[in-house]
Amino acid sequence: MKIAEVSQQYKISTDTLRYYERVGLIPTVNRNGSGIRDYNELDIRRVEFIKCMRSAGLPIEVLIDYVALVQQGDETTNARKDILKEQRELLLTRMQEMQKTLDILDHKIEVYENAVLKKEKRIVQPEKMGAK
Amino acid sequence: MKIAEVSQQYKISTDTLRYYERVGLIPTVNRNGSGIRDYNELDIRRVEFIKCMRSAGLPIEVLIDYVALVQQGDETTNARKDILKEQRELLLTRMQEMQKTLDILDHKIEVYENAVLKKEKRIVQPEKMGAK
DNA sequence: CCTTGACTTGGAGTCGACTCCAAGTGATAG
DNA sequence: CTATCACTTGGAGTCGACTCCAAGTCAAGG
Repeated sequence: MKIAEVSQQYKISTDTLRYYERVGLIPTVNRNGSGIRDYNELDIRRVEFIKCMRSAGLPIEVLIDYVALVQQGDETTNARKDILKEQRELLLTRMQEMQKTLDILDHKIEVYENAVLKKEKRIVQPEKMGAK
Repeated sequence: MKIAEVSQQYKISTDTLRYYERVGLIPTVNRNGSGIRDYNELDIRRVEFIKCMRSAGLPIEVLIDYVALVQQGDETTNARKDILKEQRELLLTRMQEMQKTLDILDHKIEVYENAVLKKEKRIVQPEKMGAK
């Protein structure tokens, strides 16, 4: 699979794909005879994984460390697990923060909605103005 | 309330507080006789609001637009509501992405945990090796 | 044979959001 | 009176994560 196809399929720019490769996020992809990248299934799975992790805000650096450990083989499973556990906690915390913000947004939107309703009432039934 | 106190109380650096003010995120805070910021209750509420929204990833620019509308008075409630609604949707989408990622992390962590367990079993009861 | 177009590389530029810095002011303590 | 300290300003620098660019290579079509 060539870079343009991967880019299209996963909605990641070719620049970003190459960038991920040069910083070590995707271990060097094989080139065909004329030097052109040919993503294999493993590469694709990595792209998918990275995309998912990045979409949740995991920092590139952490992911670089993680895939480096994967490259080092079975001895590193514990270290990898620790990284994932830590990131899991951070992610959960961020999600809780976001839930709080969501609640506040919902509350504010409701207040605005009510304000608009009241305003419309005043226009439709102006005789009720001044009523508590 | 002086800037250092606000900074301490809300864990936002004084630099960031001043930065928020100059980009128009917090409408100009009053100064005392000798030019020093004195945050009033409204300012504080704004700081709190900004902190909350920023912690959920709402972009500074959007917040600038929003507080500008607030400054313009009652005519802008609808526009403000629209901004909040849009950001609410974006936030929800991000949270759903994160939930997916969280699930995958949990799954991977479990897999690693099982791998470690199996390894330990092999050490504790080596006679069971090869059993399906 | 020449052009087109998708690819290659290394390096520079951009963007959002801070963060740091130098130079200056003003109140208080010694 | 001077030193300290928290503050002020405008502007420059940094960081993470891309994003863009110039110059070059190669295969295929006309």
